[in-house]
Amino acid sequence: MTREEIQRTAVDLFAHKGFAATSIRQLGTAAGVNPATLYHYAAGGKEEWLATIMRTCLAELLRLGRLALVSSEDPNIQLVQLVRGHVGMTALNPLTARVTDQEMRALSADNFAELVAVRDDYESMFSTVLTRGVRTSAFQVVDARLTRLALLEMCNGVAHWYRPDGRLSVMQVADQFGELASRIVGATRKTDVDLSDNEVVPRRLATEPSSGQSDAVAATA
Amino acid sequence: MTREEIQRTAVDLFAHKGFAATSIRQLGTAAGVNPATLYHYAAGGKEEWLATIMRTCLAELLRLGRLALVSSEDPNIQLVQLVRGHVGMTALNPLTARVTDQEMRALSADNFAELVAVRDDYESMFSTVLTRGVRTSAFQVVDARLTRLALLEMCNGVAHWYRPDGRLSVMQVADQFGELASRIVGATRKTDVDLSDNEVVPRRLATEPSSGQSDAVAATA
Amino acid sequence: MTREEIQRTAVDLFAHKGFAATSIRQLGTAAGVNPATLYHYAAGGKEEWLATIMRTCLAELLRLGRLALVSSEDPNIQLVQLVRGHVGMTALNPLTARVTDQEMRALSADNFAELVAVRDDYESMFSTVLTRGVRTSAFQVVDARLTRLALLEMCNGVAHWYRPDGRLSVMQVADQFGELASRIVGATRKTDVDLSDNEVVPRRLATEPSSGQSDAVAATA
Amino acid sequence: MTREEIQRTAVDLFAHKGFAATSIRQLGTAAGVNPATLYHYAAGGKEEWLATIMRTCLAELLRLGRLALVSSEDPNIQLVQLVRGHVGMTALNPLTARVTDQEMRALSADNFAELVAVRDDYESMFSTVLTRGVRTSAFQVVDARLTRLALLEMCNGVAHWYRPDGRLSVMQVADQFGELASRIVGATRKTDVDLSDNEVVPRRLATEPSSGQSDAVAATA
DNA sequence: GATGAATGAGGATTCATTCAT
DNA sequence: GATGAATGAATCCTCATTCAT
Repeated sequence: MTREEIQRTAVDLFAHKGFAATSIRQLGTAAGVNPATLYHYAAGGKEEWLATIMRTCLAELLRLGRLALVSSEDPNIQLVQLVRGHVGMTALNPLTARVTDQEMRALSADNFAELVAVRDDYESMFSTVLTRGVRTSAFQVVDARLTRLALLEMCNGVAHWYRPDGRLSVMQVADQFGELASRIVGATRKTDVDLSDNEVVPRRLATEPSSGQSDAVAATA
Repeated sequence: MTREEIQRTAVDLFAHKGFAATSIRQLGTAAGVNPATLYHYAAGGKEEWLATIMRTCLAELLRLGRLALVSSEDPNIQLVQLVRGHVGMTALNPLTARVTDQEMRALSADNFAELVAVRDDYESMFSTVLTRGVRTSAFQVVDARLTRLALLEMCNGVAHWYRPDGRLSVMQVADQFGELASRIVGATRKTDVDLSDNEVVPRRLATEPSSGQSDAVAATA
Repeated sequence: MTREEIQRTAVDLFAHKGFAATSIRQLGTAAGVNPATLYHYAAGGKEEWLATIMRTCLAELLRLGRLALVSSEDPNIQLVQLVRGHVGMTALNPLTARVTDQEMRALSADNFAELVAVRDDYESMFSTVLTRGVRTSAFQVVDARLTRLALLEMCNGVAHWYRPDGRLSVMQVADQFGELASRIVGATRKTDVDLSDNEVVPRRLATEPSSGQSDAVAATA
Repeated sequence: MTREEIQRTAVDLFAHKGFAATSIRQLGTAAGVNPATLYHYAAGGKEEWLATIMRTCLAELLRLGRLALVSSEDPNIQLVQLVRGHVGMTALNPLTARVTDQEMRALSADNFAELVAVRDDYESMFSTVLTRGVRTSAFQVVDARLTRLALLEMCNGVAHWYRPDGRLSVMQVADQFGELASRIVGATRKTDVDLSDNEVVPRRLATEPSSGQSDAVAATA
């Protein structure tokens, strides 16, 4: 439990001050433990905290991505589900997502290679869906690669501005971004995603500092 | 001239390693000057380099934004011009834009207040245009605020992936993002922007490290 | 038994890395016990391991020295036996001897005083024999003190280079050093030491890490 | 000058406390400079001080060794000159020699490889001379390798006990060790080394802390 | 007897910055 | 205008050790 509390503190500090600008002393103080104790929980030192956070986050993205891909064979639905999962996950764990997105460069060679590979795996799902949608004329895009990048940046951006205590619920944001994504790819027919037994539901990560809300369902209701 | 060379070096380092992770000594070494000499060019120390970079970048964005707003009274055209200017500027100066976008948190209180105010001024232009477009039914958006944020993040994201020596020219990217923006806001009529005497042309900033290309026009041709 | 295993591990580490450069954690890891457990076996902490090792080693040297002195009244024989014992003991327990010789300075005041006194007691045996040999004209030395120091350093040096799995057996080395010692002191008559019931036989110390051989006799055969 | 003063302080501390047990802070305090300043003079950090000391010392040994080898073709003289140079150098720079002899293990891989190679080069001179002496029957040794090791350790040992303010001058010690070496190798004819224009004269090293005496000649007179 | 958790002190090193030259 | 020297503060991390379990 203590370990997770420290991890949440780390996410909070890394997200707001940046990894490089956060000292191990600050982390210790904020978490209420002696700086030396941090090495008890993470022998790898400062970077291990970062890498663990990122692994957790990317694992959840991968999980949601896979669910999205198997949720339908229709590229329209796959894309919307991908985006809903990504944005929902990001809005539900904005600080974790921010750290994961912004601090890749802080990693040393080994962790960098590992985690970039995972991220690339994840992002390739967007390529797959986009490419299929273009081939089947479900989408009308000028440049698939540019479109993918625009989409991903737009979705990642949610981590920069979403506030759990704000005007919009996690699922409202996720749904609207699904709509925006459809527009961006020029979806040729309007596809209402059947959410009756939707399984692409993002989870609150153990790394995300608490901010009042509890989980995706509660946030939607 | 030396000052500008140092500034370009600073942008390069800040963009790739982050401000906090870049030491004044690394900057000196990379720029080929003694670290102490950096204090002749910027008495304010490390942060002055950062603040100057950001001021330069935001000033250019403001300039382009104003040109976009006066380029037409049609919200469709205004929005597309805003986006084309923003994206063009970002693609033309990706490292400067990246630093400006990502390192706000590194600023001390004074500089932070000043520069956030400038950025808010700039971003309010998007609000203005969006709101007018919604009021006049030129746009079909569910939530104007969310739409603005999605748009801005998508545009800012260009700084994360655009490569001057890549497949697409600055203006190709700018034009395509204009199209994406139109889709995102659900533009009701297709508006071909007349670019015959278009004045919204981004400039290469003195802060941007060289990467082969020279300016926006050349990149377009 | 565990205690002795730890002690052997300690000798190994202290001999190869030095006492100061060996952490209690490394010792624990190498010995396969939790670092905290080390304090059950040696409440005095890190230094107690060192002091115990040294005491063991010096006790054996003292034992051999006394045997050497009573083995004969002839200074020639006494000296050769002293050297044979010292070198044999050193070659049989090279790591223990190395630690004992090199790490005196790491001891705190109390242990330092105690163990230096023991060492001085031991080394005074060489003085005694040398002085008697000079007085009786058994030896031809220019400077007894210098000779004693040269002898001792030469003998201690064995700990730096002797390898149990090397070309020479413990006893071969011991015998040859006996010969060298005779030469150094300019022994006036050649004295063949009768080894038929020689009692100056070094023992394998419990502190010495295993290296394949078992004891002095086996090593001789 | 400051650099050399720091170096002498470093030798003093390393010799008396050991490299690992000497902190960079202690070195700074003892040298009267801020710990950070030490990195101004030796960017490589703590180990650079050690490696520099060793390089200086080994270079002087090599120089003396080469002079000894060319001083005569007679193995007797060569050996005595080698030993006189080695012991003279060691007695003249006891602390530097001690550090060089004892702290090899503290070096990192690169420096270790470099400096061990130099040391091996030097020590091979003893092998060369011994082998020739044995072949020409100038020497009577049972085991050339063992003899070389015994000789070297005896000579190195001088660094452990020689005191500049002691009873014996540097050259007295050097000469006596020359005599001991002759005995050890069983020199068949007594060779009086002609020292009238002897060039094998050890120099005071810049790394050696001052202790009252000035140089080899003065110490001899 | 054994150990995971915890910590204050200290390890080497780098930091941004100043200043005399 | 430029820089080598210098430093106090802070960096990450490891230390030997204690203690509740």
